[in-house]
Amino acid sequence: MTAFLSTYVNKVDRKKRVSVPAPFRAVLAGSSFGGLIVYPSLREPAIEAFSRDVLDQLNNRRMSRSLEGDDFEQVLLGGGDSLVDAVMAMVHELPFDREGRVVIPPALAAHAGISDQATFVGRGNRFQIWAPDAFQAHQDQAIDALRRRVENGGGP
Amino acid sequence: MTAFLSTYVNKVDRKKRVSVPAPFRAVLAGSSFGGLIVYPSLREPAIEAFSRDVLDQLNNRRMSRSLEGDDFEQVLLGGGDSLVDAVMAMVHELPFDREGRVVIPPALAAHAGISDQATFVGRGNRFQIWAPDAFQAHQDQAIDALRRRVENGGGP
DNA sequence: GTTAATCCCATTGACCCCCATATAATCCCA
DNA sequence: TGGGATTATATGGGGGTCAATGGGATTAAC
Repeated sequence: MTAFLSTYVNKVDRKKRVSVPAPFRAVLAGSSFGGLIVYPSLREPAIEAFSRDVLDQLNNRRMSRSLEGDDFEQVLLGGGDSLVDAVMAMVHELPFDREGRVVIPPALAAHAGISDQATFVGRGNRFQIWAPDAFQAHQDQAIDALRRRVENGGGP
Repeated sequence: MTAFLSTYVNKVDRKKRVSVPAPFRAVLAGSSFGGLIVYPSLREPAIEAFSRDVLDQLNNRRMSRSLEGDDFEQVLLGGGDSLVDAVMAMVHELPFDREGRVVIPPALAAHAGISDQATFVGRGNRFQIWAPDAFQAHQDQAIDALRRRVENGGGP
């Protein structure tokens, strides 16, 4: 099962383009849409990214859930699931150019504090895009927490 | 069967390549991915290594947990599983070349103090990669501790 | 007509395929 | 059992390929 792994730092050029790491592109390759889906993380100064297929699955899942409950009202009029609604509204579709680059929308770049470099962070089923220094600080903290957990518990 | 056993010292060549011991490669052979997954040990100056399958299991467990409950938040917001998230970000995928060698990323080589030689240490379900002198010191100390324990009557 | 987007091509450098050699382990057969 | 032949492993290095990046040219938007 292909997953987004590891972290990569790539350059944002004068035209605001940035290469999506080739291993990530390989994971996305199965998708119907040649690009990625992004939206601003709600809990961190970062951009969440995943394939178009994941978004479709979310939609289908909510749809079938509503239909199972005979909740036609929700399907037709919306309402109820404000989280999914909100996400659907704030996502962007970023198409690849021929070389596998995307342009990060200004609002998202600002949210993540990205200017001339971007860190691509694998999270398994999805990935994130950070400003390098912000990610470094965040990751250092996460590793500290892990280390404390390991030293109290056991395991590697 | 297939466990990582014994220790081997191999050379790191001018191109930073190092042969993974053939017995270790044999253990990894069943995996879908021709290579290994590594990350810096949190408690020692060493590199932890294991098969890609182990990582997939970790990922699948979180995936199924979040999809079983109709809980989109897991996928959309990032699951709140900081352990899995942190691991996915800090691992590296090291593919074998045709001769069964890998290239150790500079950051990991620095973490373990590896320059021109690497010691591969079997740990059963995983293995480690050390700088030879650092491992020697670590092992001497571990054996000393064991010996004291035995001599004090407790047994291992 | 001006601005912005993206297609296309060029360059660089890293990675990996492929071949070659040495040493060690195993096999084979008299 | 002994000794040569064969195979496997570890190591070295050349060169082709691909990824990341930069910039010009063409198209689209308003």
